[in-house]
Amino acid sequence: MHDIRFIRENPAAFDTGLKKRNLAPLSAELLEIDRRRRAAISESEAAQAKRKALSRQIGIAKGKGEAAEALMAEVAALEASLKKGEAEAAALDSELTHRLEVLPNLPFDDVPDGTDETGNVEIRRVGSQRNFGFTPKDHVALGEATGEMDFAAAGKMSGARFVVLRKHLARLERALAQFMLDLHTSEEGGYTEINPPFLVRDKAAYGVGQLPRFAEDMFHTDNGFWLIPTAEVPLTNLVNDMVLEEKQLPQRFTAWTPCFRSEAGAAGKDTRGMIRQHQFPKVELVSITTPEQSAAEHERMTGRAEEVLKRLDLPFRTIVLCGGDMGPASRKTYDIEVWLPGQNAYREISSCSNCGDYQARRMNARYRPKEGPRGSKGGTRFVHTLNGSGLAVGRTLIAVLENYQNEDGSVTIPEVLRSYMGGLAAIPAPAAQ
RNA sequence: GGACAGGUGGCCGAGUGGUUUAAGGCACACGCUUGGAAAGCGUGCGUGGUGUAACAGCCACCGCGGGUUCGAAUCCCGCCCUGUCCGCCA
Repeated sequence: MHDIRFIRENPAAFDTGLKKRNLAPLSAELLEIDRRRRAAISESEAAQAKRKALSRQIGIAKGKGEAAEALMAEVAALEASLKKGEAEAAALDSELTHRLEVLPNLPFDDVPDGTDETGNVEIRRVGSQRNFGFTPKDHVALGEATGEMDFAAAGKMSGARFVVLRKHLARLERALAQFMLDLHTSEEGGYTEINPPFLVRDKAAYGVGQLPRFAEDMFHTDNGFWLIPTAEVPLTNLVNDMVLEEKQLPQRFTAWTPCFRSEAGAAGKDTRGMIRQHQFPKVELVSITTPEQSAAEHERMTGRAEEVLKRLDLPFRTIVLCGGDMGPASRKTYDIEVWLPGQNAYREISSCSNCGDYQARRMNARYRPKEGPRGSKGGTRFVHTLNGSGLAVGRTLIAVLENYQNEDGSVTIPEVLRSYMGGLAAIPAPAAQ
């Protein structure tokens, strides 16, 4: 959701931002709607003021026992133009809102230009790819060999794009999530652990920008709930319709939840294995900040997600998405991609976005500044919201399997996970199970 | 799921169709008073929109959305939420 006042005051900057999204300039068109809207509001309010004054006089006259027919006739004469004015103002106001709410957020100036993922820019590469000395298998081959990763069993009850994990792999997934949560909620991490609802109403999905745009990608229940496609939805909505004090910011939330995505449009992509599932676990990070804090918080959040991979000793690279590849709510997005030797490729394992005030405006999430610059009037400003995966747990499991595999099909457990695995040093080879 | 009772500003709370232009109190801010403080007194104190160079002014908002009316916090309808009781349930 965009601020029409910002567009009024910075039409060129607005159009420049749209251009980075590969969209045509719109400020002139939007400002013309705004001009008509404001004229209609002024007219309608003047008529309302007149009616209010007359109604009060009717009340006074009746109180004194005087006749009020003349006054009532005067109001009746106003009626038609009043209704028309109100309807016109409301129509123009909702037209403007509808136009503004479907537009994507404006990328920051330092976001690279581009129309698709080929425009993304790698900014760092951390860790070194292991030299195996044999041909590494992918996670499907590794997991199915022991029977601990069972797509057939899941298929029988739920169909494609689901998986059943058993025994060591089931526990490994839980271990990874625990490890991540413990890291993020440590003093160094600074996040507060949240256990949120997995079903939300329209309003919450609208607030983060999932609705109306991504209705098709979400599962919907027949009594009106949406299954969360990411914990970003409930975590960010924790501040929905709130006015926070500046000293309460930044607020940092983390949650381990299942995520549900129907992703009808992605059918055919990554059909093999656990890369793309209808249901997957993810540890999410969300920060609520002042506008001044958000850029630094974005770097910090990305760093905390990277820290998980560093401690797991998994090689990765971090890229900054170009204007054409970012999600609509974002002003700047870093993707972290983990090395998967079984696929011989880097694959996305985290996406960290600074959404500026885009979601806050939709959710009406504000704060009261201690001092200094205020909003147009009043004493509140919209907060900034950020979200990032820290990390996608299912894909982290894949990464551990593929990077820590041994030639016999056993998988070494990374040091930092062993305490979560009851001291287990390796998942045994299929032959040994 | 059913029945009943509720939802008013940061908080408490009055308000059953018209001087409500939301009383009063608490808290908070500033001032007066004081040796200093408390008390007392005075003033201020919501959000959004519109408007203005900036003020002023104007409009809307009493859980949310509709409706009735010249006029709605107040009456009617739908929904959300809270409380109590009942039912069901891990």
